[in-house]
Amino acid sequence: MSNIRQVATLAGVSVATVSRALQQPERVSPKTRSKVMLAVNEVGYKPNLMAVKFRSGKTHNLVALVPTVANVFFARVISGMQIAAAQRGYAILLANTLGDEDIEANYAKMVQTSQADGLIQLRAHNPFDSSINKPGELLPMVNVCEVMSDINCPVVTLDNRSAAKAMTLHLIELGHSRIALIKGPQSSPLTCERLAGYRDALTEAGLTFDESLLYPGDFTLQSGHDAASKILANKNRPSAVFCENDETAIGAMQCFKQAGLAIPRDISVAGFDDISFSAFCDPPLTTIAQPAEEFGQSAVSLLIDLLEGKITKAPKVIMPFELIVRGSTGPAPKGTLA
Amino acid sequence: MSNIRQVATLAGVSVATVSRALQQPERVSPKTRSKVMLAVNEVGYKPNLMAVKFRSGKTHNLVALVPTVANVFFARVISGMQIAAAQRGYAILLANTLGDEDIEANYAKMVQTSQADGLIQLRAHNPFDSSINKPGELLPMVNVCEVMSDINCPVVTLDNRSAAKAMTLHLIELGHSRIALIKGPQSSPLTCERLAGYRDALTEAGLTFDESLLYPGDFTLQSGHDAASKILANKNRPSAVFCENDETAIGAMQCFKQAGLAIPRDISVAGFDDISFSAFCDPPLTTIAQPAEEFGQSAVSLLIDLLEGKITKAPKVIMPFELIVRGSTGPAPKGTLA
DNA sequence: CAACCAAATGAAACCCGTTACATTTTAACG
DNA sequence: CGTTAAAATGTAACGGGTTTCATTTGGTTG
Repeated sequence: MSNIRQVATLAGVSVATVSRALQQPERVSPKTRSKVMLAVNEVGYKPNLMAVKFRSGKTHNLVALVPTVANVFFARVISGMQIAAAQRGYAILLANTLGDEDIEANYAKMVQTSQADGLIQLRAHNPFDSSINKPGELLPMVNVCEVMSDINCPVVTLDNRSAAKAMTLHLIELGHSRIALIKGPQSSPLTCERLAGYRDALTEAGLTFDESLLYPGDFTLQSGHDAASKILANKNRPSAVFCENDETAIGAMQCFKQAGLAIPRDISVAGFDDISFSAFCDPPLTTIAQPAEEFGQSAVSLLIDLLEGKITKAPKVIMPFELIVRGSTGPAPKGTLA
Repeated sequence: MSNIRQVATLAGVSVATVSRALQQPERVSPKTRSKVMLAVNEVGYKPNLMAVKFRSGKTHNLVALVPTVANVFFARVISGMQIAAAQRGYAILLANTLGDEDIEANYAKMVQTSQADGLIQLRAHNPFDSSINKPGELLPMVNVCEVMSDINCPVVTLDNRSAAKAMTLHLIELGHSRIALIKGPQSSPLTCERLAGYRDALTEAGLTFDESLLYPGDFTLQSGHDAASKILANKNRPSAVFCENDETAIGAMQCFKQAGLAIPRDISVAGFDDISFSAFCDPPLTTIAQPAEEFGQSAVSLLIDLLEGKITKAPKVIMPFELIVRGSTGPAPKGTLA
């Protein structure tokens, strides 16, 4: 690999001049500039940006901590992060953590060892070890989707509670009074928020909250299927199921259909996220649309602002949601209540 | 940020000793080691790995050029890359190129400017500019899925032609003689390989190849839906549709069902990839399973071997495929042939 | 106790850009 | 033509590790 000194020698100038010719062409005379350019092309010089980054102390790398890229919604968020990062001259180091805290910590360490400037995560968990603590200063981190209660950290999210409430009210307005909820991973505050919204709606409508209508899930297709089969086994079967994400809903729908139920005639199913597949299910899924790509973009933008000292407070950006009513929800069946 | 000199001063030793105490503890006396460790903890020293990488000339970063992370199959491949990279101490710089050659070139430049050691791509296209050409030497690149004809480059793929042939034969065995093919992006050699396999099967079975049964697609749900509506408009409608990926198949199935057709009674649909959603469609999709995660792992492993000089030839790794027969394909309807 | 070898440690070069500061060249004007 | 300011260019330090080579320390042996 050629370096700047070879170029300087070949062009018969100093390294400083070469550097200037490349960085601030107006600072060198046209004659010198062309001499330098000639030499650059001759040896095929490409500056070693590792040296630049090392020197400047800025890597222009951002770590993205994602539980699993296989999740379609997360993939959309990542896509948004990518685009915003590229626009501002940053690269995304993707960390597929699979929920493993060791892996998380390993990637977080990249920030502490100057391999990355900051970190974006889709989980509510502080991945840094204590050594990074600077009281009063914000961590070089932004949260997406999940809000952390214990740490003051910029966050881009949506009002999950209101969204879940809106969806539940939609089901109630259709006449459903026994509405099951298939939850997300226990560790996720999101799950609680959506549960809270679900309860809000029940309360507002004067319906009783029945703990036995809550089913565990983990945002996968399979977990939706499993929960659905438990729902089918419920003696006093609910007439509607609200799933905390679309994958779960799609998994649940399959189970119901296999059991011979018609959706939404026999049972209504609703999801959350509006992933691309939701519009292409049978029936198409009623869901809450989130601006996933914008989540990613906004988070990156916020993080870079933070890193570049443009913000010192931790903002909380709330993105809008939209209730998308499709064919998977319909009026409650008459007289099916036990 | 503390540096190694501060630690050395505090511990009362030289920087070389600190370095050794951390890298090769057995090379320093126990007494010194503990002095150093004490100092390290005292100032919270974390080595600047950017400096190390700069010095060593190895970044231990790999660029992954992906047309779109939103594609579920690609997401699985990325996941595999991640895992293998982490195991060998490398990080993945994710490049969501959206098919844009400028973006591609930009990320490829990271290799040429020493920001990454190598590159993995899911496309058949040389992203490097000419300046990297070293005749006789392999480029620091590995291809996944797509094979490049013009460049000698290690590749991890599967026998797409045989797989497409196997699927087409499956449909033929079910009695289908008019089988439509919804293709992938034109730019992708994959598309041609699968088309070739499809033709192979027709030829072998003595069926005529009908150009009017080929429909364009781009691997998205929507393109499958669009192609399906064109198929419905075909006066001499085929009784089976082979889609070059699962998204396309799922999109097509929805269109057929909306038009009142029953799958597979009225029309059979087959896909390719076996993404998670395929097992949860209605009906579950017959498809070709590819070991996506292994693709990613194998590619990373190959690239690292290449970078570390462990291989000098460009191997071609062919992964196995499996025909997964589910409910979306069935016997051809009797007497529907015009 | 001298001699010698191994182990431990230190000094300084090195990687490759950027940039502050110093110096030289050029241009302008009296 | 001399003076002066501005423009152009050069010199060298710097960033933070690793590593080579030299030196010191320690222990062993005759």
